[in-house]
Amino acid sequence: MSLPHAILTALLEKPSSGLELTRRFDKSIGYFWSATHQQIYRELGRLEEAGLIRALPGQVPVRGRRKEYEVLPEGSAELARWVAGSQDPKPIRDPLLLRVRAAGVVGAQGLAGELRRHLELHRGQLAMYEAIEAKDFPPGRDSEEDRLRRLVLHGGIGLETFWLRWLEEALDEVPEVLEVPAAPERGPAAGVPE
Amino acid sequence: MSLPHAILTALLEKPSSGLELTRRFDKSIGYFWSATHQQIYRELGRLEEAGLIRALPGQVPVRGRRKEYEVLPEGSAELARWVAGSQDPKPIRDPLLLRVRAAGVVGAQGLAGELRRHLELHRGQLAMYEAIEAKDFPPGRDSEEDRLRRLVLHGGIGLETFWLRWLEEALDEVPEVLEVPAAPERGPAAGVPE
DNA sequence: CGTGCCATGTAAACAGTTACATGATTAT
DNA sequence: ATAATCATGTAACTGTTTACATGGCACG
Repeated sequence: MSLPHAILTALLEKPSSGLELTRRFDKSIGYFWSATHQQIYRELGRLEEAGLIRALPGQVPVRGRRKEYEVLPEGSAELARWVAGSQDPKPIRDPLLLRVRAAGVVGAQGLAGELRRHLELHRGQLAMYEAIEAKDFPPGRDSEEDRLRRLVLHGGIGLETFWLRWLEEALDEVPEVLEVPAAPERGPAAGVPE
Repeated sequence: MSLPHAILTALLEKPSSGLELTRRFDKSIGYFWSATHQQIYRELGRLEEAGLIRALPGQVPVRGRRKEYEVLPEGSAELARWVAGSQDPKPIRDPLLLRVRAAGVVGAQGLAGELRRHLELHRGQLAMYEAIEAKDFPPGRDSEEDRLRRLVLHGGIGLETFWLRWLEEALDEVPEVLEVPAAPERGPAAGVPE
């Protein structure tokens, strides 16, 4: 149940229309909470219904016409309540780790290439986060809000750094088995029932 | 679409009944792909329907009676195909990071306690992974499958280690604002529109 | 006045979670 | 017999994704 709170946060930082929010969920907010425009429009409707946000007054509600929202006091209160709340960390659920485990039983054909591809993607992501830190958080700015935003950014940096290290270890361990188009020839070590 | 492949992997490692699978998804497999028994039973039905697994022959199909499954050649082939496939890493979506960002706009009441709680949980998780490594992966065992399983375990260890470091940084940054039961008094720095 | 883009939305399918229901087996 | 527990399943709901639909506006 975090999407409404992500939207409240984004709108408190800056009142916006649905499409603007969508763009921001492709950037800053989206670096730790992603959402598509369909999710966003639906949730905006619900939040307005619930009285937590409202369209900026003086806007005719016409489909296809831009509609800006702002957060009502009720919305701020709800967000503060949520921040003070509690939620267990969710267990890991990562397809790449699963893929490696599966490779242990059916062989690692085609896996090394995918690992290299992920390595490149994570390198790019890390570089982007570091560019953001250099640009948006020069030493000196130090308000409470700045410090918390930098902290979140460090979360992203730490995660990407973890993946880089792990992928490097993985590329040392995973054998280079090229994908063979024909019949699945298997060595005796990777034998599978039947 | 990873749950069926998680189940195929688990069944290839050892043919099992639904409940056995459920228990294994609370342990080894579950450390990187969690699933509830409802998901598992539903998916077992689909996989059987699709001809990728079958109930061990010689078992009368009665509700409430244990039913063991094994993977058919079709299932192994499908899993191998999936391992060789490709899938972009999913963007980060973490409620705790979002909470910190939200704290930047509505204040950090109640946050520090939650961070400490998470720190303890992650410490426990890391200790468990390290115990598993010491117990199940003594130096010497070194088959292909062992190496890949250890690699996955290192993923878990790396992730928990990241969270520990980040939470320690966070506790340095997040002020100790105790939760006040009454009206939401806010300092000027955390002011919110309206 | 038509084409392209901006902006808001609807619909359907899929995945995951929570709550509940029911039959079979075992121990007392 | 009955209670506890093992084991399999249904149903309803929530959240996410993908594909599609529609209206407004700017520009040639």
